[in-house]
Amino acid sequence: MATLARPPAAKVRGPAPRGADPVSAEECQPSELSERLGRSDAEQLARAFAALGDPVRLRLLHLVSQAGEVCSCDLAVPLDKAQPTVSHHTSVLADAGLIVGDRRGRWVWWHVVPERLANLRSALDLMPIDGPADETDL
Amino acid sequence: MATLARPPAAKVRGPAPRGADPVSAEECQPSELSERLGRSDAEQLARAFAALGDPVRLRLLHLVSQAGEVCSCDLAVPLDKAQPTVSHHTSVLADAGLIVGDRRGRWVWWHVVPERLANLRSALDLMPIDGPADETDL
DNA sequence: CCGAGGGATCGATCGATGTCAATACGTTGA
DNA sequence: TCAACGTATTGACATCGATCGATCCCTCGG
Repeated sequence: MATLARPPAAKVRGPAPRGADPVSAEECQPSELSERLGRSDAEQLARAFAALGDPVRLRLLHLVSQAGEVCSCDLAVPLDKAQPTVSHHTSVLADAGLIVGDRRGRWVWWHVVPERLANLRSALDLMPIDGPADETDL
Repeated sequence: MATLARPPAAKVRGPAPRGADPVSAEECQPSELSERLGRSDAEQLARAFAALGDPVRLRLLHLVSQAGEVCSCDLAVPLDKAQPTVSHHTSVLADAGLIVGDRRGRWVWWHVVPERLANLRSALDLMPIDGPADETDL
């Protein structure tokens, strides 16, 4: 048996002696992630971040947020992408809850969902040292 | 040419004309992305968000941020992944500038880079209605 | 009704990516 | 120096995802 296979253990914060994680999982709702990041929450968050993990979608979202509301027909040109591609990207963003589409006649107008973005931001807030003062260390 | 192929145009904010944005900047960390999202900035940001677009990496980052510092050897078990997989994920996160590794002896200790997370957060802050007044027209 | 046009879906292609066994590399302790 | 151990790399496999032409669906104008 390893007498001292483990390193001296982290010295910054608590020991974090995880054992197994037999939490039945799937019980964590997309509500507020508590201190632990459950597998379901991680998947949910990962889908949202993955939706942002594409330069075309990032620019698309930026266009929509800048204009407040944008018609699909006005996205193909600035994004320099074919219509099915634009439709695909809007679908991905909408599926992630980042934008919603409003159909008026034959056109679809998209606008962002600030709550969703705030949700992602709070997730990022959870990542850095969750203590009070953090940055300004550079 | 279309006499009126365009919809009534957005009523919230002004038009959304395109325009190339050849900002030849491979690095956008020091520059607070201005109002427009250049293609280079979008690619850079997308890489960072894509790094977060995986549940395993999200939980890994969370573990590191919670403990302040985590040894690679302590990641495989809670993540339930093989050692090469963990190494791959840490590499992706490090490549995105989200974590940095400190080698002490045979162990590598990882800790987050708060600045990078703040960078992503500011990018999200740019996405919602950046204007002064919220439109609440719906 | 029917034609025109915007948008979603289908199908195909091709590159990116997650995963892990096997293996190479680097450090430690004897 | 050598064996042990943690980590990185390689290679292979499977899957996902971005892209776009072709096509279908829906709505509107006439």
